[in-house]
Amino acid sequence: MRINFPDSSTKEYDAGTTGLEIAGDISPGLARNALIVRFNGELLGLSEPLHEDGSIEILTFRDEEGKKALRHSCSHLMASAVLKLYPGTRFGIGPSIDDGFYYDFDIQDFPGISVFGEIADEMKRQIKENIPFIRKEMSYEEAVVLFEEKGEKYKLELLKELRDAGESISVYSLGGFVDLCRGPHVRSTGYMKNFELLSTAGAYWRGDEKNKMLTRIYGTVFDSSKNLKEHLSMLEEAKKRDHRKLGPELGLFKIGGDGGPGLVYWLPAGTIVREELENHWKKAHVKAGYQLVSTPHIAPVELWKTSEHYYYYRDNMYFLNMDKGEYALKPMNCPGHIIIYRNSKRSYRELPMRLAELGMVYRYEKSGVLHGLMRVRGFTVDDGHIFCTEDQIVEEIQKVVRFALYFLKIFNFGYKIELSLMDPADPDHYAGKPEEWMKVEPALARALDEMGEDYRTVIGEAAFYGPKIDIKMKDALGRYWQGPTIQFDFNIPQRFNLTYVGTDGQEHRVFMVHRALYGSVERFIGNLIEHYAGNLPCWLAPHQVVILPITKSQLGKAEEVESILTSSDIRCSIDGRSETVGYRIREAETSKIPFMLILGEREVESDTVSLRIHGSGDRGSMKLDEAIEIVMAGCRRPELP
RNA sequence: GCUGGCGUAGCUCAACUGGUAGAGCAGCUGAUUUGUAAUCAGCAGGUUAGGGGUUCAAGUCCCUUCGCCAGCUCCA
Repeated sequence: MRINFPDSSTKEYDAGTTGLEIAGDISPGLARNALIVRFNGELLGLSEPLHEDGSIEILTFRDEEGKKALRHSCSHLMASAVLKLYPGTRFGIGPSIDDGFYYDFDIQDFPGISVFGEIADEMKRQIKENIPFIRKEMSYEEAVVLFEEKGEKYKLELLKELRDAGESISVYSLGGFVDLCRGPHVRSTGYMKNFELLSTAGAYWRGDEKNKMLTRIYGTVFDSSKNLKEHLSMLEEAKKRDHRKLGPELGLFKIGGDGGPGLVYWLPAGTIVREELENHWKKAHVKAGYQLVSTPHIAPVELWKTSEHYYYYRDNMYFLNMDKGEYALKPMNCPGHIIIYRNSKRSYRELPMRLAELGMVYRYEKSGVLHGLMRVRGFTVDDGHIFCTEDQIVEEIQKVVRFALYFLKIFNFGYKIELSLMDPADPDHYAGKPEEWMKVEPALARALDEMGEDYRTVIGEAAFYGPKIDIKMKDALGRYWQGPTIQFDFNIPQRFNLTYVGTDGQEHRVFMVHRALYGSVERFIGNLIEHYAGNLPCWLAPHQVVILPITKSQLGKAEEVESILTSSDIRCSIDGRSETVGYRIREAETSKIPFMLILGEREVESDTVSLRIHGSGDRGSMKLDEAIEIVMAGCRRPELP
């Protein structure tokens, strides 16, 4: 049979040759690293004999599919160990996830994390035995008999679904553990030496809270102990950077408790961070052609009915009953901006009209989902709404994408872009006319293409009211977060009958885009804290400079320096307490103040100052002017776009 | 919301099977005038998250409410 390789070379093999043999033929190294193969688009195990001509790709841990196969395999291994230790266990599902895998078990009286050691030991034992995964295809009826015998009610449920979907049935056995599974898997347990069991949690069968809660065990596995260690230390580092710990420590904010769950109280230092971010945002928006507006926190329920939020978002809204009418706290800013757009008859000459507001919104979130600044009940959306004509769509989208990337660049975030389109199989799910979708979806793709940006298209992920572009931002630990989002809306312009008068004197339906760049100011600050491990860029630092006179006799000079810096808009203070210099430096370091200026007798005499920079230590003495120049340059706000 | 875990001073943590709530840091007062990550001494700080119960006796055991954490579902 003739086999094609990704580099478009071709080679002849005997029918029945396996993927592993082909990998070995290319190089012993590849055979060692190979996990699975992709043959004619289908993922297969390495030991499966190939019988026809086709193209092959040998997949290793570096390939997403290879990584998934290893992790998924490890979930089987863990399940096999659990079965050995807890024979009555029933099995749910055990997929690979972003950074590892999990398996859901129905175990009677599971003691919890304390038995991870035993499970891990059993896994290691099975790894040493190097037990092979054995794949078997069978009919639905055979599979039903097999799993009924074992009392695997969850598997039987899955089986029925597979049958209804007309899928073929395959099972994999690993020693005594037999699982319904499409595969593929790595060849044997010997591949999974570098695993770690991480945590346990409850999870409902099929994610439905009406179902029984199963015990979920999370773990991860890597191709090398080095990579495993790196990952585990990243998790440690993430814990250290947790904004819920750093934020209160640095005096930035307090959340919840007496103040109410999910509600943020910004302390003075945190308020400075917020104001800096918001001021920069406002200036940048004005420069980018937005008009700033401001809308009330509450609005009559009628407005939310027209916008339809009342019907599909009611469970997340707070209501107020006053006077004769009912009001709701705004969960979104759009209706407010609509009121402003509709305030007068609009002409094409006014378009594109870009309205922007840092609008505080309130959403009732279930208590269990609250999480630091990332998930709260009151937050500030850096909202913007663009009203434009069809011809302006591509250019406006490009402007917004560029603008969003500008904000990510300021903070050195990486990013990836996702374009979410409608599901053509389910057209009734969506608001707006099909022809509007037909116009806008290709325009979004074209906007990104023309900019040369890479993006992933996700079919069926569009909001019901329109397609969207989501930018995921990548932080210093390589984690992705929800970042800027740009969403078309066909629903609101229709519901509110938003129009403009065109050159032809006729009224036309306006196109509308929602966009948020920080997303939520609160969440964004949470991201910044973790991204920078609390060492915010100097322009955001609540306290930028502390001046440390060594003795009281330098106080006069210290005040002189302070007034120079203060008049240049630098946030600084003098720490003249009668503590040792070491003590005061330590305190400045732990509170992450970027610059320390130390003044002793020597410095005062020579009109110099000793500069110390947070994290990098003593910079020695220098002319006062020079030090001030360094501080001012360090604290300079980012250039506007 | 659901399942599980947790809740002791502003923070980090002690208090054996129920038997007088205790330290370090931070705070305050005083001494010290200091040269690049912790000077010394003293003082103060608590209805052990709130409520109820069992007991001669509850931080500890039971019930309940609240809050926090992990996960599920959802999401900016």
